[in-house]
Amino acid sequence: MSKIIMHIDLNAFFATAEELRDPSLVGKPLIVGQSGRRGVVSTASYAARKYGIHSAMPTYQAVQLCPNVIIKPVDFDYYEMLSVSFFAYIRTFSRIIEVASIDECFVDMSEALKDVQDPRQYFLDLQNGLLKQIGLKCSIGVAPTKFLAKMASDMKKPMGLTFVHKRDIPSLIYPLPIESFYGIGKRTSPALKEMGINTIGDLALRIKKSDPALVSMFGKFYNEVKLCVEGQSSDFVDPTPFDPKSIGHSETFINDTNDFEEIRSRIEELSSEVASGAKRDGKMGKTVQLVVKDTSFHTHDKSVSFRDPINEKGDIYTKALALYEANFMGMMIRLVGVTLQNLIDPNNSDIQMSLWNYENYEEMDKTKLLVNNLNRKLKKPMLILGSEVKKKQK
DNA sequence: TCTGGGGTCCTAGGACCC
DNA sequence: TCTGGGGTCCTAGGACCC
Repeated sequence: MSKIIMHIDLNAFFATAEELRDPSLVGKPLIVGQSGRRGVVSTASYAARKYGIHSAMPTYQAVQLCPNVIIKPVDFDYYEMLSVSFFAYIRTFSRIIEVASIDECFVDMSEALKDVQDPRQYFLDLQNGLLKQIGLKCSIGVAPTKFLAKMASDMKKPMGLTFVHKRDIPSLIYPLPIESFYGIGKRTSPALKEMGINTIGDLALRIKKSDPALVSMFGKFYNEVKLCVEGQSSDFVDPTPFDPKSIGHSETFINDTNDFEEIRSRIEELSSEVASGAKRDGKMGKTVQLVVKDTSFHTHDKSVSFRDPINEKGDIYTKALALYEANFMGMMIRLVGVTLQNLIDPNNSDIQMSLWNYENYEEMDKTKLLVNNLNRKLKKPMLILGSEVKKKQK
């Protein structure tokens, strides 16, 4: 018996979030992103997309395409807060949720749909409920595997609802361009096209023939890909709480620089942000990494590991600065970053039982949620979500 | 006026240990 | 003299995703 997996993805999430708190923005070309000389678009509203504006585009290009586009800075804390209510809402339908990013998740709906007569209507109600209650639009994909559900949610936007059954794979999935395959990006897809593989169907055919070139090209990934195109990939929705493996911050300079004092003070600020992030998450790290991006856009990183874990600003800064001094002095760079890796929980019992309990989303006072500075973290509520779900399953 | 910032995962070589 | 085989950890680099 195959499972019913839902993938749900918020449409133009950051832009919609800005429209929510300032309704005068609704329908106008709007981008969320850095406005500076070197800024890029994080999210474009649908009105802005009509001008050809899209994510990752340099902001100045967006302005060229649409001179009166409205630019809002990224307010990640606010989006996280909305994200928390989004997941809380979804959780009223099924508690088996795998959070994939701030605006998307997989949900095992097998149990929830057991006695549902009209699944399509059920999902439409879910979708409209989200819009009514929280004000967020979403696209939904429903399929027997996570891979297919994700591909399905991508097919219709905004407010799409797409079902993909196993029998639909040749008609719905095979015609898609190869770069739409999750995990095949701008490096791998040209190489595949070189081999005459332009669509997912082409890939499936080549896999059927066990093309050895593909095996060596994909390495460990090969088997995963094979299962995906056969509709046999994972349907396990993993409710394990989010647990960061690294905590880092980086920043691009307005102008490339090799000025020691400018870079040193930036490293100091970044170290401080990393330290507060680590403390907030109750983490310490045994490796500090310093990353630098050179003027030709190549990144270089150096790291150092040590026995006793740290999370104090001064400790991180000392290590990071030493890495910089030993490796990059004098080099013109456009970005510098500091990351704490090899994280451990110093006392792994402590955490986060306090604020978060969404047993009853319906009872949750939404305005309270908004004002209560709950925005601190997406991560903490997810811990609770996960642990409760785990209990349930036992 | 070229190209942000937060991450995860994989590979591959060398050190080191048994 | 012409050289094992595992396993793990550290480090650098790169692809990819949202």
